[in-house]
Amino acid sequence: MGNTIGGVGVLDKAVDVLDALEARPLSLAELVAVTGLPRATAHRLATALERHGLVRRDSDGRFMLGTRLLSLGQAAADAWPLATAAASALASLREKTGESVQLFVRDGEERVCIAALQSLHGLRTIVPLGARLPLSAGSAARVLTSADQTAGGWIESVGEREAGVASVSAPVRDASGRVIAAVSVSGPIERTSRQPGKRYGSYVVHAAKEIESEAGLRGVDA
Amino acid sequence: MGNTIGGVGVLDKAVDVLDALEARPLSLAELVAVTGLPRATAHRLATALERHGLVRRDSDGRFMLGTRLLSLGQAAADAWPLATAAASALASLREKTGESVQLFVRDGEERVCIAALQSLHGLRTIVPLGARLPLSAGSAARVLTSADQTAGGWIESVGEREAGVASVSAPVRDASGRVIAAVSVSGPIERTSRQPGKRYGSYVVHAAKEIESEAGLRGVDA
DNA sequence: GTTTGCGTCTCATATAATGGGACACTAATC
DNA sequence: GATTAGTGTCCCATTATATGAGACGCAAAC
Repeated sequence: MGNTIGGVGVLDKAVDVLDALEARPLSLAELVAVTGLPRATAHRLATALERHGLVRRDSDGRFMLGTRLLSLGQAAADAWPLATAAASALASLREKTGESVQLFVRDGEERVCIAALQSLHGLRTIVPLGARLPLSAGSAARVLTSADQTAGGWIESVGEREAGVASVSAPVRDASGRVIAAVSVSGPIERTSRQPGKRYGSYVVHAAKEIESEAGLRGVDA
Repeated sequence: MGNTIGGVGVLDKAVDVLDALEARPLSLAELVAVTGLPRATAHRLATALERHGLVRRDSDGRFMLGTRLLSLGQAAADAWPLATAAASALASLREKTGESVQLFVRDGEERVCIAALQSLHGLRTIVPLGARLPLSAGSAARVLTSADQTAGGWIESVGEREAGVASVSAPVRDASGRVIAAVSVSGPIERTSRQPGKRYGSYVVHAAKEIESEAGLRGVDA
C-alpha cells in the first residue's frame, strides 16, 4: 500500500520512543504505557535504537537516551557557529544582569534556544538548550518576527509568554541587516520590574552587537 | 517475511542519514552519494526526519542536523550527572596543566567522552564530546578496565592510542569503590614529556577526588 | 505451589517502505 | 531560442518489511 503520510511509520514510532525517554529513563512497561505502543513493538524499536547507540540501558535495565546523541547534539550545535560566537557575550550579559540569558533563532513557525545560561538566583526562569518556544509570544518572538528597527533597539514583554516572567530582547543582524537571532534576558517580574527594558535594554543591545562582531557578521565594534 | 537482523530497516537507513549529516550539511545528491541510498529513498527519509526536527534545511536547501538534536543531546548529557559535577574540576585541571582534559565512561566495549575541555595551545589533542574511543588503548582505557588500585593512583600512556600523544588518567570511583569514570589529561609528547605521570599525575588524581566529592559519591574532601 | 510481574522471542499476516522513473524547474552551454 | 545537465520532488505497482498477539522463561511476591 501507500507510503506513510502522517505518523504511522517505524521512524515516527522510533521518534516517539526517543521523546518518551527524553524526560527520564523508562522500563519497558513504562515505555509501553507512555508511548501507547504494543509491548513487542516498543521492545523491538528500543533495542534497535540501542544498536545504534541512540538508546542505552541503565544498571536496572531501563531504557534511556544513548551516548550517540551526545555527539549528534554536539554536531548540531556546531552547525550554528553563532552559538559558539555568542558564548562570551552571553556570559558577560548574565554577569551584568544576574538573570537568565538566551539566544534564539527562528526555525519554521517556532523559535529555538540555541544557547542559554541560567541565572544564579534561587528563583529563576529556565529555558533549556534546544527548547522550542512559540513565535507568538515573548519579547524574543517579537524581535524575530518584526523585521524593522525598534525604539532603543530592544523589545520588552511582561507576563506575555508565561505569567510572572518579564524579558527584554534585541536582534542580532547579519551583514545585510536581516534579523537572524535574538538575545534575551528574562527573570521574575519581582526582580526585573515592570519596565525591564529600562533596566536591561542597553545591556542586551550591547550583547547583540558583541555577538555580531564576534561572529564576523558586520563591521567591527559596537 | 522476517524481521530486520542487521542494518536493512528504515531505522537503520535513517541513522545512516544522520551519520552522514553529522560531518557537514549535504545536498540531496551528496547525501545519496555518501549513504549509497537510492535518490527517492534518501529524499523520503530526510524529509521524514525533517518533520521530526531531527533534520533541517539550510538556506540553500541542503540537509543538516536539526534543532531537535540539541534538546535530545542536552537530555542525554543530563543523564550523566557526573558530567555536570565534573565541570569545575575539569576547568581547573585544564588551567593547571594547560592541556586538553576529558572525562570518559565505559559504554559497552568502548569508552565515551562525556565531558571535555580543549587545550588553549595551538597544537593540541582534540577529543570531541560524545566521541567513542577503543577500550583497548590509552591510559583512560586502562583505568576503566583494570579494577584495582595503581601506583600513585594514576596511569600514563605514551603514543599508545595515537602517535605523538601522551596522556595520564585517574579513576573516579563510586561509594563501593568501583571505577565509574576516568579523568584524563592528554597532549603532544613534545610538551608532556615521556613521563607525563610525573608531571601531571597528582593533578589528575586530585581532579578525580574532586569530582567524586562534588558528585556526592564518596565522603567529603580529597 | 501459585500467581503476577517482568523482559524477550517467534512467526503468520498484511502493512508500510521501496525505488525506477516521470515531472517541474533552473542554470549553463550550444 | 533550443538543448543539455543538473537540481529537488512525487507517484504507485511490487514485495520486502514491520507488525503484534501470544508463547516462553525467569524472578519475586503471595
